Amino acid sequence: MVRAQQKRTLETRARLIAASEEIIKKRGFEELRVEDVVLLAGTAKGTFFAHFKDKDVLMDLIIGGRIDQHLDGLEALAVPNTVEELVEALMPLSDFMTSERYVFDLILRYSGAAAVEEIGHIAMTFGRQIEILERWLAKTQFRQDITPGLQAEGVQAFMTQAMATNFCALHNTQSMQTRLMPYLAAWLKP
Amino acid sequence: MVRAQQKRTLETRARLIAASEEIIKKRGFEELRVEDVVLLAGTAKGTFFAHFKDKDVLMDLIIGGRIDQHLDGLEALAVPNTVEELVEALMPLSDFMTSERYVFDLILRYSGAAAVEEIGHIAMTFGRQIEILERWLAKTQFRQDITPGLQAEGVQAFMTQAMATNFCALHNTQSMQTRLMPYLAAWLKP
Amino acid sequence: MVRAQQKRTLETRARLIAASEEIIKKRGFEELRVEDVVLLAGTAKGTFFAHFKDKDVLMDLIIGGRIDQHLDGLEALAVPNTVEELVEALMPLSDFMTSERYVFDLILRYSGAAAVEEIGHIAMTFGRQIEILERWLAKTQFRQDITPGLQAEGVQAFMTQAMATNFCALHNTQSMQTRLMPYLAAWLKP
Amino acid sequence: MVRAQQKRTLETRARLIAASEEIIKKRGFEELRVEDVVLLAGTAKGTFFAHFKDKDVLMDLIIGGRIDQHLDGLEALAVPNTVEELVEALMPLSDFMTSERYVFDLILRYSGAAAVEEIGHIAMTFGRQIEILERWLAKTQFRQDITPGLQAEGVQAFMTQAMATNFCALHNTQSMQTRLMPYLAAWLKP
DNA sequence: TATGAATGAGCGTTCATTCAT
DNA sequence: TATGAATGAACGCTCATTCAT
Repeated sequence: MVRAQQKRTLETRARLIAASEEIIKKRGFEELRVEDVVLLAGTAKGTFFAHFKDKDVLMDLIIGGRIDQHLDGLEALAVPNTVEELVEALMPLSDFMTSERYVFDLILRYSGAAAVEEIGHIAMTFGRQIEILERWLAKTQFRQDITPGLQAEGVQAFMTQAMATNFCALHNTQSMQTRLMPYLAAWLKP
Repeated sequence: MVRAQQKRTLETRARLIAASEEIIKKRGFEELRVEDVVLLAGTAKGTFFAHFKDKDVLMDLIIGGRIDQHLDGLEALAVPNTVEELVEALMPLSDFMTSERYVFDLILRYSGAAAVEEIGHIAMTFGRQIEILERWLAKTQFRQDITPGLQAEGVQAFMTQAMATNFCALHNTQSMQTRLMPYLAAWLKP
Repeated sequence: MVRAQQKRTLETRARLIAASEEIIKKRGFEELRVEDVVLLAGTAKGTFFAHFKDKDVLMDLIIGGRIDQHLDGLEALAVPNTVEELVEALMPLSDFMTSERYVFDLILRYSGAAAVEEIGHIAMTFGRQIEILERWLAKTQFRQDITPGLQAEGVQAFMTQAMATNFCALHNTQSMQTRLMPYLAAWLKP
Repeated sequence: MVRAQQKRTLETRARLIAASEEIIKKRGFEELRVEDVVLLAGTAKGTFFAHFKDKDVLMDLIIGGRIDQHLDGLEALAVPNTVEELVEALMPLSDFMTSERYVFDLILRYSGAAAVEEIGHIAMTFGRQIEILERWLAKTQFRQDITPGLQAEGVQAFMTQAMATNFCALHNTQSMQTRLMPYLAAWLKP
C-alpha cells in the first residue's frame, strides 16, 4: 500500500528529474524552464511544485548530484602526493562548477544554508568535499603545522577564488590550473 | 546652456542616487525597486535608465562607494603588525559585505567583469583591496617566501571563505573574527 | 458487519462535518479548504469526496442546517401581528445570511436548483421559509387583496433586497431593520 | 504630450475591451480568458493587468456597459402606463442579466460595493436603474401612498426575485413576464 | 534629457476533483 | 470505503527594460 504509493511518487519524481537532465544536456542549466520539464515528463505543472518547492530546489538537487558524482570520482583516485596531482584531481569538479556562470552563482548561493533544516544538496557537497580533502591531506606530507581540516578549508577557499577569476576578463587568460597552483603551493608547502 | 543642462542632469542623477540611498536605508538593498526610486526622486522611469544603463550599474555604484569608504578607512589605519590587528582592521568591511545575503551575492558576481571595459566600481574595489593588503604585507614580517601580492590574494580568498560561512547555519555560531583568524594565522605564518 | 461498516461510515461523515464546523468557527465559511477539513478529520482527501459529491454539497448541508435552525426558531414564535414584529422575527436569519459575503452569494446561488433532483438543503429552506411566512400572513390582517403566498414571496424579495444592500457601502449605514421596514410596510399595508 | 500619451493609453485600453467583446460574442462571458484577450488585442499580459486590476474589473466594465445600453434604451421609451408595459420595457434588460448564470452571479456580487471608492460600473447601473424607475413612477398613477423611490426599489427587488427563479427548475417553466407580473401588479396597485 | 505606457517571459499558485490501488 | 498522489486550467504577478513621443 504505502510502498506502492511511494513507488508511484518516486517514479514521477524520477521522470521529472530525467526530463530536467535531458533539457539541461541539450540546452544547459540556465535554459531550463519548468514548463518544458513538465511537458517532457508528461506531468501537470502542479505535480512539479508538489515535488519541488520551487525551481531552485530542483536545481540544487541536480547540481548537487553532479558535484557528488565528481566527489565519487575523487574518492576513487589514489591520494595525490603533490600539489600538481591535487590540482589535477580537482579539475573535473572545477570545470563543472564553472561550466556556466549561472551554475557557479547558484552553487555559491546554495553553498550555505540559512537554517540547518534548509541545508540542501549543494551545501552537503561542500561539507563532503572538505572531508575528502581532509582525508587526503591527513595522509600527505604537505604541511604538519596545521590540521588537515584547516588545510582542506584553505584548498576550498583558493579553489573558489580561482573559479571566480575564471569569469573575470583580467584573469581568465590563464588556465584554472595555472591560477590555482601558486595558491596551493604556497598554502600547502611544508 | 550646456552648463545649465549639465547642472540639471547632475541634479537629477543626484536625486536618483539620494532616493536610492533613502530606500536602502529603510528597506535594504534587496528591496530596492526602480519604481520606488523614481517615485521618490520625482522622475520618470525612463529617466532612470537614461542615467544608469541598468539597475545593476546603480547597485555597483552604491555598493562600490560603500566599499571604497571602508577602504579609505583601512588606508587611514596604521599598518597592522599582527594577524589579530589585520583581522580587526578588516571587520568593518566584512560586516558591510555580509550585511545582506543579496549584497554578498552581488559583490561576488561583480567582483570580476566579463569584459575589461565593463569593470565597475565593485571590481575596482577588489583590485584596490589587494593593493592595500599588498602594501601592508610588504611592510610586515609575516611571510617572506612568497610575494606580498600572493599573500594579499590569499587574505582575500580566506575573507571570502569566512564571509560565505557567515550565511551558513552550520558555522555562523562563531564570529567572523574567530572564523577568519585561523586561516590567516596559517596563511601568513612566517 | 454491514451495521459495523455503516457505523464507521457515519462516524467518518460526522468527523468530516465536525471538522468543517470547527474550521468555519475559527476562520469563516470562505476560508474552508477541503485539505484542512480532511487533515483535521484525519481522513484522506478521497474520503471526503466519497461522502460529499463536491465541496458545495457540504456547504449546502451546513449552511442549510444553520438556516433550518433559524426557521425552527421562527416556528417557535407567536405569529407576528405587526410589521415591526415581523421584521424583528426575521433578524436572526438575516444576520446569519449576511454574516459573510461568501455565504450570502452561495445562498443566492443555491436558492434555486437547475434541476429538480438537485434541490439541496438551501433551496429547501427557501421553500420552507415561504411556507412559514405564508402561514403567518394567512392569520394576519395585513392585506386581503392578494394571497398569503404572494405576500410571502414579496417579503422574501424585500428581505433579499435589504440584505444585498447590507454589503453596499452606500446603504449599510442604516440597520437592516431600518432598511427592511419601509418595504414591508408598503408591501403589506392593507 | 500628456494628450498624446493618454491617447495611446486609451487606444490600448480600447483594443483590450474590443478583443474581450469579440470573444464574449463568440464564446460567452464565462469562457473569456485573459490569455485570449491579450492575444487577440496584440498586447502583453502585463499590459492587461496595468489597465485592469484583475479580470473581474474588466467584466464589471463590460457588463456594466451592456446594462447601461439597456438603460439608455429604457430612457428612450415613453413612460409606461400599465404594469404590462412596465414589465415589457424591463424584459430586454432582464434577458441580458439572465443570459448566463455566470453573468447573473457576477452582477449580484458586484451590485453593491464594500467601499464607496470601490463602486464599479455594475453598482452604478443599479443606482441608475432606480432613478429611471423613480422618474417613471413619479409620472404614473400607480400608487400615491408611497414615494416613487420606494416603489422603484420594490420593482428592482421583484425583478431580482423573478430573475433568480429563472435559474430554478421549480419556476422557470413560466416566462419571466408571467413571473414578474403578479409581483408588480400587487406592488404597484393603487 | 525626460516621459511613462508597454513589454514579456516565466514563475508560482490555487484547490477542487479524479482515479488507480 | 479509504487512500493521497496527480491533475490542470487559468490567474496573477513580477519588475527590469524598451521605445515612441
